[in-house]
Amino acid sequence: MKPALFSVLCEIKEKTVLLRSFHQFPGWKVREKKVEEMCLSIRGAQEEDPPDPQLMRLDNMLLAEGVSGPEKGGGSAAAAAAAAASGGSSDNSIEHSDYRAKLTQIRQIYHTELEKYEQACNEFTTHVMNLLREQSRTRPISPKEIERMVGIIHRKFSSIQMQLKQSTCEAVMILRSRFLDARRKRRNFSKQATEILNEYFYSHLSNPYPSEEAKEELAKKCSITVSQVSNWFGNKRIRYKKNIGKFQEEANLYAAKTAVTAAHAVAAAVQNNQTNSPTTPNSGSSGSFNLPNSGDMFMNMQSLNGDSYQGSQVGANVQSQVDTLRHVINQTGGYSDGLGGNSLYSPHNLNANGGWQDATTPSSVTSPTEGPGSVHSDTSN
DNA sequence: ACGAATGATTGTTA
DNA sequence: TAACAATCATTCGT
Repeated sequence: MKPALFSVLCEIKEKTVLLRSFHQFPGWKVREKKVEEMCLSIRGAQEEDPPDPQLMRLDNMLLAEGVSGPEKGGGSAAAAAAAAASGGSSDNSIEHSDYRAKLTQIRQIYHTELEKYEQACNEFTTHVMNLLREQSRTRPISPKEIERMVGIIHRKFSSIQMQLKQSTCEAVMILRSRFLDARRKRRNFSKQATEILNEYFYSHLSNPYPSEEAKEELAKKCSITVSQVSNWFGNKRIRYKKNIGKFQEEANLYAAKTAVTAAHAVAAAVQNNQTNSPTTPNSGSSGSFNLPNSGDMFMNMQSLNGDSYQGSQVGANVQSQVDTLRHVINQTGGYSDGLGGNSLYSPHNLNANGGWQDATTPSSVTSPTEGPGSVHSDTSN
């Protein structure tokens, strides 16, 4: 009936068909399902009379997708419109052009098929009319009968058209889900980007919730989008929490990595603090962290972090490095507790429910200030 | 080829 | 509304 369209459909649908065979699996509830639902609902209420909401829906959709656009027979205007409607920005233009190409293909097939049907309809009508005229010589034929025949023919053909529209809609939906789904063209982040993100994560292990500003900065550093940063942290938090043991090594790695800078920062901060309040006794042995003193250092940090930092940069650094040092110290030798209310062991600040204790909840010890990331900017929140 | 890792999406929840 | 949890689809290491 419409072999060309079907070949396109088959090409696009290969995977969908596969997916459909997984119908019985409980996890199967993907976008494909939406496609299917839509198609089913379309099929469900098919042959109706003039107004037919389903037909209108189909027409609207085809129009919206630029398939049954203003002009017949190809044309790039509709494609451009479709692209503009769906994408907007012209980044991954390769994928987009591919998408557009397919859409154009579908549209062309749709129009040629539609035209063919119309033509066939007309031909068939005239043919029947001729037959009737011939018959009218042998028997009386009322105009009513002619009208009825024509009506039947038109209904038949319009139902065929309906099917064509359904198939086209289906093809477009599948095309969309195939090309516009970012999961299908996922790329891993660069090594450096992952490095940066991991560094932030493990040095903020007690509260790995970067503020909006911090996210922006990370995004800039990693050349990814803010939402990608959000995704990354969302995934990281959940996966870390789910299997802390698995991430232990990684945590150690990054903790050690930033330990030196942390120590430096802490030392600097302590020095800073000393200048402000000379009561603090020992300078924190710059370079490496000797455990006996570090406890005091943390105390200092905590109090310092609580209020007095003006040099925002330093304050932020200190807070962020505290976690790192904690981790390192924890790894090196126990140092069981006494400085945080919360256990120092790997599930750092994971509470009983398995969540990171919220910065908003007034916890026993950790400074009730907002997340570390937001320190370095004025922000009202 | 296979399983683990990983980025993205979706639905739910507080 | 952001975070979580589950899941998908791709990539990567073997």
